[in-house]
Amino acid sequence: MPQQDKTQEAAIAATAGQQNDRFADRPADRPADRYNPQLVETKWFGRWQNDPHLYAADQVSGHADPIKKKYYVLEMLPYPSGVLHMGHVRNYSIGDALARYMWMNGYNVLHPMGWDSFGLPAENAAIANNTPPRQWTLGNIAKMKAQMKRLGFAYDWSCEVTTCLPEYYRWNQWFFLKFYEKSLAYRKKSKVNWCPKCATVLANEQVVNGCCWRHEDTLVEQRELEQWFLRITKYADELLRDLGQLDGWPEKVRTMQRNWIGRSEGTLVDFKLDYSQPTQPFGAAGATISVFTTRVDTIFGATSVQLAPQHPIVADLAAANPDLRVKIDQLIAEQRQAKEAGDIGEIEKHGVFTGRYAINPFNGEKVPVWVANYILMDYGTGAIMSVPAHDERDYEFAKKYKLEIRLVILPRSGDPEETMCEPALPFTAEDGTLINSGQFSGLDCAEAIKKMSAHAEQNGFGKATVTYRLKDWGISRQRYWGTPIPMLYCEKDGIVPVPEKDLPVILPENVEITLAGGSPLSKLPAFVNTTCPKCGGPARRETDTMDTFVDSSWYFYRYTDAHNGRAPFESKTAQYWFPIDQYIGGVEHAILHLIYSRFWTKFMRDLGLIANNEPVEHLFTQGMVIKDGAKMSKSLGNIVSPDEMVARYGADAARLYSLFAAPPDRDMDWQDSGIEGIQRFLGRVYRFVLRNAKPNRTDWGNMVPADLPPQARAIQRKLHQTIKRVSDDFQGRWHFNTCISAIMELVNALYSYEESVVSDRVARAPSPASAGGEVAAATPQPPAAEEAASIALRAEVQRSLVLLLAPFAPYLAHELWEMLGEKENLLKAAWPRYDAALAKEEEIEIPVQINGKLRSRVVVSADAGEDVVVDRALADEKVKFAIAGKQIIKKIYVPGKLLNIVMK
RNA sequence: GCCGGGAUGGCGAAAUUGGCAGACGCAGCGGACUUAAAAUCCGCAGGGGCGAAAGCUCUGUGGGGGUUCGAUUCCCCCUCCCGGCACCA
Repeated sequence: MPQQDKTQEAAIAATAGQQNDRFADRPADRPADRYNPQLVETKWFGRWQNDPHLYAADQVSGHADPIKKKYYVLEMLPYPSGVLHMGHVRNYSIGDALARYMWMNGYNVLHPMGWDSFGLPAENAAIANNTPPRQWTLGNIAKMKAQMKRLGFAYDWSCEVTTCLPEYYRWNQWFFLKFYEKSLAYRKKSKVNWCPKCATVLANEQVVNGCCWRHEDTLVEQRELEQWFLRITKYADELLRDLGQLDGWPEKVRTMQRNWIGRSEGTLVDFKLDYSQPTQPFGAAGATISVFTTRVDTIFGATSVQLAPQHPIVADLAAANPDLRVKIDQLIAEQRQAKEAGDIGEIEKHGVFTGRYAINPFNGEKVPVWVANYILMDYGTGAIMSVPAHDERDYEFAKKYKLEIRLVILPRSGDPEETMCEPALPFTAEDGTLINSGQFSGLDCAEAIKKMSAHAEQNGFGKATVTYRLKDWGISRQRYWGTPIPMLYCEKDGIVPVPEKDLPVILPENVEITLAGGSPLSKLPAFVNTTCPKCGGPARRETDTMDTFVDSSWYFYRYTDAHNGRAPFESKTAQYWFPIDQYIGGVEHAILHLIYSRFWTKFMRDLGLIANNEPVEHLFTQGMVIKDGAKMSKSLGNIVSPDEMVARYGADAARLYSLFAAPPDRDMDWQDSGIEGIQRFLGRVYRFVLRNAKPNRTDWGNMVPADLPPQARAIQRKLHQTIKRVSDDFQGRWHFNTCISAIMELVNALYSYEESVVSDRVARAPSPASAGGEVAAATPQPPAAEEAASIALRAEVQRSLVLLLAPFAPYLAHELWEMLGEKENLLKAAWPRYDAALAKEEEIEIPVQINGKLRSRVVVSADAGEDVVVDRALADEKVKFAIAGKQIIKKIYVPGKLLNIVMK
C-alpha cells in the first residue's frame, strides 16, 4: 500500500474516537466513517481470494440445476502483454456487470477468462531481454491475472485457458489432423509478406503502409513460400448465408464480413488466342485466356482483353520478346509500389499491347490482348474482357490508349413507346436493354446474363460461376512461439501426418531465438529429425508453426471442459453452454477472429462435436478508450494506467467511470477529473448507508406500508423508477451510463429527503436542534407510526440501492450489503423487482404550447383526460394572456406529454 | 470513390416511439461548516437582451432547405471528424 494511503488511514483511525457515538451498537470491526476504497477493497479482495469457487458455474455433467437457465457471457481473451490497459478494463467491466446481473437473476452463469498467449511479441522480448518466451509469457499472465483479480472481475479461474501450453495446443494439432483428413488442410506455394530486416514472414496486419511495423522505413517484400492452408472457402457460402441469421450481431460487423467474403456471381468466358497468327509458339500456360465477368451481357462490347502482369500467359508471351518483358516488369513494379503505398485504387492506369489477339467466342471477333497494371492476379482469373462503354475503368483505359468504345446497352426507358436515347458513357447501370449483340439484342441485362451464361456453357467456352474475395486461410508462420504443425516429410512417403497418438508435438524449449536465417525450429536437429510412422525411415518435421488466430478460433469451447485430456472438450457439456449468449470485445476483431471462429464452429459441427451452427448468439463491440482526442498509446504519452487508477480511486471507481463516461458501444473520452466525481458519488452512497444502516434492529424487514407520507412516497416512486430503468437497460440497450445517472439521481433524492425530513422535524421540535453537525443525532423523535414507515422504507431503499450498484461497483456493494446486516452472498441475492404501480407518477406536469412555443405548464393527475388538461390550460393566466383576442384553430393533446394550442 | 458511425453548453454526455433541449457528472460561481484549508453539505448555472429582483423576452442541437401544430429526432443537399473497404472485373 502506498505511503499516502497509510497516512490517510492513520488519520482516519486517529479521528475515529472523536466521532459521535451513534454507532455504538456496531461491532468492533466497524466500518470506517469515511469511504476509503483501499480499506474496503483489500478486505473483500482477501475474502474472494480465499474462495476459489466463488464464481464457478454449476457443473453440467451430473447435477446442473435443470430449472436454472444457462448464460454464457464472454469477453475476448487478451494477449498477455504484461499489463492491462483501459480498453481491457472497459471491456471486462461491461462483461462483469452483465455476469453479475445474470447471477442475481438466477442464471447458471459461465464467465471464464484465458490467455491468447502465442505470438511474436514473446520472441521479440526474448531477443531484447534474453528471456525464454515461455517464461516471459507466463510471467505476464501472472501479472495480468493479479490485475484482473484486484479489479474484482468475477471470473471462474478453474477453467482458465492458456493457449501456449501443450494441454491446449495439442488440440490445435488434433484439429489440424482432422482438417487434413477431410482434405481441408493442404499445402501450396503462396506469396507472403517478408521483412528483409527481420528476415521473417509478417502477418498482413503487421504490414503498415507497405512497410514493416517495426522497421517503418523498410519495404515489405513478396516471397513465394510453401504454406499450409485451411480451406475456409469451402464454407464461404455458408458463412455468408448464416450472417443473415445473426440478428444479435451489430449490422456493421455483418456488413464487414459480407464485404470480406465478397461473393460475386458472374461468368467465366474462354478467349482463345488467335491461331491464325502463329508467329510464336504457345507456351506452357496454353492458348486460352479465361476471363471472369459479372457483366457477360456486355461481351459484345468487349474491345480488348486485359491481363494482370503476373498472368502465366504473359510470361509465355514475354519469353520471346525482351522488349515486352521490360515493359511488363515496369507494370509489375508500378503495381507493387501502389500496393505498398496502400493506394492501389488510385494507381495511374498503364498498359502495353502484347501484339497478340484473342477471339471473343460470342461473335468470333479478334480483340487485342493487353497487359495492364490495374488488373490484379489474385482476384478472379487475373484476366478481364474490357468493355469501355460500360465500365468506368475500362473506359478510362480505352480513352488513354484510343481503344474502340462500342455501345451495347441502352438505358431502359419507362415508356416502351419512347425512343431510347444514347447514355452518357460509360453507362454502367444494370437496367438496360442489349443492342448490337447478335441474337441477344433486345434482352434485358438480367435476362441476358442468364441466357448468355447458359449459351457459353452449352457451347463449351464458359459457365456461370461464383468468385469470392475470401481466400483460403494461410496458417503457416516461420516463427518459434506458436503451435507446431503436426506434419512430417518422408523421402519415401512424402507428406505424412503425425499419428494422433503421438500428439502433442511439443514445442521445444531452450531455443535460441534470432531473426536471421528462418524459423528457429528449423535449426534444431533434435526437433527436425524424426522417423516416418509409415516406413520407419528418416523424416523431417514441419518447422512452421500455426497462426495464432487458430488458438482463438475455438478457445471458448475449451472453457466448458478445460481439463479434458481425451478430447478438446466433452460434446455434451459444450452443447449445454453453446452458443455463447453474449460475446463482448473490440470491433477490430470484426473480420479475422470472428470469421475464423465461425468457420471453426462449422467444421466442428461437421465433425459431429457440437450441434450449433454459430458460436455466438449476441455480439457486442465496445468503443475505444480515447484521451485528449486520440487513442491511448505510448507514443502519444496519453496512457492511463489501471493500476494507478486503482491505487488512487479504487477498482470500483475505475470500473464505474469506464461505464459512466459514455455508452459502451461508443468511444469514450477518459478524463481524470471524471473519475474523481465517481469516487465522490461512491462516498455519498457509503455515507448514506453508514448513517442509516442499523443492523441490530428487529423491524428491519417490515413491509413498507401503503399509505406513506408524500415525501416518503416520492422516494418510493423514485426507487421503483430507478429499478425499472436499470433493469430495462440490462435487457435492452445497455446504456450503462444512463443507468448510473439514474442511480445517482436516486441517491441525490435520498439526500434531499433526509434533509427535508430533518428540517420538518426541527420545525416541529420544541427547541432548536443542538449543535453537532450530524443531522440524525440532532433530530427530535417523530411520531411512532411515521418512524416505522420511514424505517421500513429506508430498509427497502438501501437494500435495493446496494443491489442496483452490485454489477457496477462490486467491492462497495459487498461492503454495504454486510453493513446492512445481510448474510446471504450478494452475488446470489435476487435482483430487485420494480412494481409498475409504485413507479407510476400520481401527478404530472403538462407543458402548454401556443403555436408550438412553450407558454405555461399545468399540473394534473396522471390519468387526467384531454378535457381536464384543456380546461386547466385555458384557465391558466399565462395562457389566457397569450390567446387573448385570437382564435383557436385546433388543440393538439399528446396524452401525458404536451398540449399545443394553435391560434390564428 | 463506396459502406458504416458521429457532430448537442467551458468539458464528458442525456433526451428509449416526432412532443418541455442540456438529465447525470466534471470544471466554474455563491453559501454553510472551519481559526483556516481540505473534506462534506446546500444552492446557481446554454447564450444574448431587459429588470433591483421575481421574472420577461429573443436565440440556440455542424451549415442550408423541406415535411409537420411541433424536428436533436423524419426527408433532400452540403461541411467536417472517426472507423472499415477500395481499380474485386
